[in-house]
Amino acid sequence: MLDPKLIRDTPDLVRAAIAKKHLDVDLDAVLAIDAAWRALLQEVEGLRGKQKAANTAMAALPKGSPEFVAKVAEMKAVSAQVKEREAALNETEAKFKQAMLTLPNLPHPSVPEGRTPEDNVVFSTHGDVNAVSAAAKPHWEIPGFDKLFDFARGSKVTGAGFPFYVGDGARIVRALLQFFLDEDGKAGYTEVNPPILVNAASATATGQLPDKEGQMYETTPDHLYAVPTAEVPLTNFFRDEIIDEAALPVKRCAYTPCFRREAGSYGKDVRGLNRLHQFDKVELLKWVHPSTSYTELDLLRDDAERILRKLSLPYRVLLMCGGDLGFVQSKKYDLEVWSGGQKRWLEVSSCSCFETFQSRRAQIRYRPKDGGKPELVHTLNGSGLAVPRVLAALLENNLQPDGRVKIPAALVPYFGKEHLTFA
RNA sequence: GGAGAGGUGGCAGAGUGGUCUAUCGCACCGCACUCGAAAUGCGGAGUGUCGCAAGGCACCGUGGGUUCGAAUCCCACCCUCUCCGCCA
Repeated sequence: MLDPKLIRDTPDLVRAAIAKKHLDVDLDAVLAIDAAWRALLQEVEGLRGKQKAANTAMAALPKGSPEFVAKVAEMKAVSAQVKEREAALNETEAKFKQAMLTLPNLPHPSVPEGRTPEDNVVFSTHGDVNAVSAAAKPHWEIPGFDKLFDFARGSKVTGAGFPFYVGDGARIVRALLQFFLDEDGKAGYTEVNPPILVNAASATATGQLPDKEGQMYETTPDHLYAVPTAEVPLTNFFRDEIIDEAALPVKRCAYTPCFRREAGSYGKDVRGLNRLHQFDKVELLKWVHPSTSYTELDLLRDDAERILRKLSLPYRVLLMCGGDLGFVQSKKYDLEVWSGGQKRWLEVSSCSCFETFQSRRAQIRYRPKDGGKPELVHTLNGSGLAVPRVLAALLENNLQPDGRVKIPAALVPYFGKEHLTFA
């Protein structure tokens, strides 16, 4: 959610910023509701002031006195008026809040112009793409793949996009997760094991609701949502709380399975491990002082990159353009790993700054050192990292002529042996 | 799931229809005393929102209701604790 003062005071700046995201938003309609709300507020407050004054006067009068009775009659009319005007106020306020939720976060000035994914800027490239054998094949074509990553049985038991991981398949997932968590711990992130079902208030605070309602699995009869990312429970940890400025930045990481319905993306990049309804991911999260957020974003991105470097996987970093930025982000980098078998880049991490967009919805603030009024923190997050696509690249890039997959040195202590075998 | 108790400011804890503008205490900040500190004394201090400002209004778990007037009475829901049941 944006600062209401910002849209009131500088509507043209807000309009221009939204235009950079290429979203169609009727800001004037929002401003009109805001004006109506403020007019009603003044009216109701005046009436309530009258009531309070009468209340004080009546407290000093004898209960049955003629003056008292006359006051009661007089205030009955005011009371009815308050009820009527208050109902209008509440209705307008609800409309205003609803309208505010439809406004996207504003992009940072450093975000490049652009409309589509093709307009994203390649920020940096690491490792040698050509070092991967030209004969590499897509991971789903590797002999024995179906034994370790059993999609057929997953479909039978649950549905498409819910594979079983078996033997070395299960083991490599566990090794990657533990490696990720250990690396994130070394980088100063405190490990958290959060709930993976969240309520509607939490999903609203991080921006999944109401914008992406259909993308989450919802449970009945309790109406809880299966988390699409650990970002949701992690960010909400501090919902409605005030943090000491001295504690900033707060850095946390969490592993959770992630559940995504991926409605509308059927048939697109869905082969093998590329896009699943359930997958494993470690998420990095920071709550920071507003003056440091973009420095912290660079550091967070580097924390995610370091893991890819340790796994010796070629990757590149994209700086997302305005049109591909997303609703809630003010700036975003995507990390893409080179998939030597598919001959394409796979997104394995998305590192974003939200400024106060989430913290305003979630009411997460810090108490300034000088004892002043609480201020909203900035929130940042990024994957560190998502397992299936890292795994896809690993399988493809490291497949040897003998049919085994060479495990990167950094991962060997976790995996327990130097090769993964499909036999 | 059943029965009972309870949710009030950072913490603790009064308040059962009208100066509640929410008592007292602890912790906190400032000042005084002190070489400095402790102790003591005096003063300050919640959150949100509207307003250029003066100031106003709201907030006692959440949402409704009764009333001229609700922290207080009524209804529903949420959460916490105790006991019972079930259970990894």
